This record gives sequence, C-alpha cells and structure tokens, in this order.
Amino acid sequence: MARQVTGAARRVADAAEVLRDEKFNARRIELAEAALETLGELGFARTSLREIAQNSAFTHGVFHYYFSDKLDLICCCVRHYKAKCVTRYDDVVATATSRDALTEGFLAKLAATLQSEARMHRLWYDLRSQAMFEAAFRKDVLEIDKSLEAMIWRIASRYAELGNKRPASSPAALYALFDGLFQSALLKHLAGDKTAIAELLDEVRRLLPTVC
Amino acid sequence: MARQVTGAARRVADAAEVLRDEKFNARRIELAEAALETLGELGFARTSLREIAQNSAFTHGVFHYYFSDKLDLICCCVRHYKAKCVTRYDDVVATATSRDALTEGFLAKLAATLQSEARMHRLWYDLRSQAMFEAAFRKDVLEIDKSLEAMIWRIASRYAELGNKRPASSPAALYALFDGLFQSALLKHLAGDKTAIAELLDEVRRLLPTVC
DNA sequence: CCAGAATCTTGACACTTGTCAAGAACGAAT
DNA sequence: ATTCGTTCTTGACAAGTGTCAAGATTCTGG
Repeated sequence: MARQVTGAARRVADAAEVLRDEKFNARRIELAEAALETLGELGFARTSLREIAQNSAFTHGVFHYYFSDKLDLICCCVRHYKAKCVTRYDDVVATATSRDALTEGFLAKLAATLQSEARMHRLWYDLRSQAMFEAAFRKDVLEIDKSLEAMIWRIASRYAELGNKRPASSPAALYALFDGLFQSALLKHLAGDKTAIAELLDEVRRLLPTVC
Repeated sequence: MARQVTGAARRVADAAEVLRDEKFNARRIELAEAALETLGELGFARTSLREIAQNSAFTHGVFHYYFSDKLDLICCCVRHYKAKCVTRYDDVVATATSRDALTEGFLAKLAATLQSEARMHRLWYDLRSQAMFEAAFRKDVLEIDKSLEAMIWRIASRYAELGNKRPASSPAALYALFDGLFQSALLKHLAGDKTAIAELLDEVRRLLPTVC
C-alpha cells in the first residue's frame, strides 16, 4: 500500500513538474519573441538585453531567470524563428494544381514576405553571418539552412512534377540561387530601391522554367 | 613679379599639401588594414577600437586622429577590401585559352581563397548583413556587390565565349548562384566540415557548363 | 638649429554592457 | 492563513565602450 501511495504521489508530482516545465518553456518563447522584435530592429551587434527588455513588457532581470546568458537567449530566438519561416510556402505547394498557379502563388508569397517581414529576414542573414564567428550559433543555423534548402526543394520538385519534368540542379544549387537572389533583393529593398521586389519577381519568373 | 612669387609659392604649397594628403591617406589605409585583421577575427559585433589597436602597432588614439568615428573607419576598411578582392580572378580569365583551363583555374583560385582567406570573406558577409541595418554602410556595400557581380559575369562570359555560347542567365542570377554557394560552403568550412570545399568545387564544375 | 605644425600617446570622461544577488510579490498547497 | 517555492524587480558591480582633450613627441620649413 505504501508503494501505491508513493506511486500515486510520484505521478502527481511528475505531472506537476511537466506542467511547470511547459509554463517555463512558454515563457521562454514569449521572451524570445519579444527579443526578436528588437533584434530585427537593431541587429545582433547593437542589441543589448536592456534594450530588449525596454521594448517589451518585461524587466531585464527576467531574461536572466529564463536564459543562462545572452547567447542562450539568442539561440532560442533563432530556433523559434525557424519554426515560423520554414513552412511559409507549404500551402502554395499543397494547393497549386498547375505550373502557373504554383508560380503565381510562390511569387505572391515571396513579395509579401519580403515586404512585410524584411526585419526578420535581415536578422536571419545577420545571425547566419554571426555563426561564421560564433561557434555557439552554428548548429542551429546550419540546421535552419538545411530546412530552408528542403523548403525550396519541395517547391522546385512540385513545379517540375507539374510539368512532368525533374529539377535540373541539386537542392544545394537551387537554394543557393534563390537565397542569393532574395538576399540581394532584400538589401536593395531596405536601401530604398522601389524596384527591387519587382526585379526579384521578374528574375524568379524567368528562372523557374529553366531550372525545373 | 609679386604675382609670380605668390604663384610659385602657391604651387609649392599646393604640392606640399598634396604630399601631406597622400601620406595621410596612406596611413589611413595602413590603419584600415590593421583593423581588418581584428574585424576578420572577431566580426563587426565584437570588435572594439581598443581591440583593433592592441592587435596592431598603433595606439587607440591614432584611430581618432585619422577617422572621424568608428563607422568612418569601418567604411574605409570596406572600401579598401573591395580593391583587393574584385580582381581575384582576372588573371585566370585573361590567360585561359580553353574552357577546361578556365574551369580549373577558377576552381583552384576558388578553393585557395576559401581556404586561406576565410576570415576576410566572413567579414564581408558580416558587413553586408550590417548594411541591412546600418544605412552608412549601404552605398559602399552595394557598390562592392555590383563589382563582384561584374567579376562573376566576366568569368561566365569568357567561359561561354570559349565554347561559342552565351551565358544562359542574367548577371544578377549568376552572381546570386555563385555567391550563395560560396557563402554556404564558407559557413560549412568554418564549422569544421572537411568536405565543404570539395563539394563546392564539384557543384561549380557541374554547374558551369549548364549556365554558360 | 629652432619654431611651429603635424602626429601620436596617454589618461580621463560619461555611458553602456552582461551578470548577479538580495529581496519583493505572487501562487498554491497545507 | 501561513508557509514555501516560484517568479519577478531592483539596484549594484566590474568590465568595456566610443570619444575627446591635453600634452608629449616627431617632423619640417626657414
């Protein structure tokens, strides 16, 4: 009987701990999301914990309660960012039933994300560059890069499939191409070039049929 | 006669000023070169003027004598970097007399630069990302990007010419492709991936005949 | 050789940074 | 209602930041 009681108590305690953990983790993500705001605004180099705290509903001490240090926080930000952006084009891929539909859906999303989420995207490029200096970022960054490559590959494969073809190049080359174009367009867009987005769309529209 | 004397004096004074200016500028470049060492090692975010000074033969005060502020220094670094890297493949393009020779020359230089100048390249990607946040960098960065695009285009054009063809895509797309591949390979290389360089070479070797 | 300008060194300044610890506020179980 | 563990606030700390100015040093023209 003693055993059963301890067993039951154990189970209750475990459940409580799981609950606490979930709450803890939810808070971490809340904080990471707040941090992403400021990071997207100022970039990695100019963002301090106090600045993050001031642009949020939290005080700077909380961040040290939930994260072991600044790198820990930013790693969490990066991981959280990943979940959001990797599925961006999945709808389009799933619903498009013709090459043209896929093209237009893809381009529309591309333009929209470049327009409205420029800050998050520049942060991604910033952090990817940081990973070249800071080893702590590398694992997560490389993983996200792989996911993005896969995302592009899904689009290209579907596009090829709709034309009864096969992609003409490797996943790595395709991702490099689109990522490079996007990065360049983003910089121009942020520099005030009003034609940057349109030029990106033109380029991609021209390119798609030649690579898939 | 008074006029002639003043005229002569003027000329001498002017010459002296030009000389001083040249000396001044030479020193600026020396300082920028020293700064590039530390920037390449630590990245933009973690590099301070004192750190730069400590890793060089200068004291931190000198930097403020030659540069109005930190951004001014780094802009000078960026501009100086440009001059060095834009001509990297010109020899190969000028001397190659067959597609194979151009391919092998290009790949060899590509591998060598990725291997031995990884720090400078990661700094370039870092600063290009910074330009997305810091307007002061944009003009120079966009200019360098254009130069690099032109550099790639010279290689591709020559490669196509040697096969009596014409490049199959736009300068922007070609640059995006190679830059994206290089950036990815650099990150993997810095992360300790021993196969990164070889994979880049394979990819480029496969790609060249299909795009030009 | 010497005066004045150019160059450089040094030390200080005001401020920001990440980190931490002491304790206040809060919530839940007894 | 009290107690205890969790969560959060506040203020402090040492270290590091860019900037500047006063003075030492070096260079240069007369």
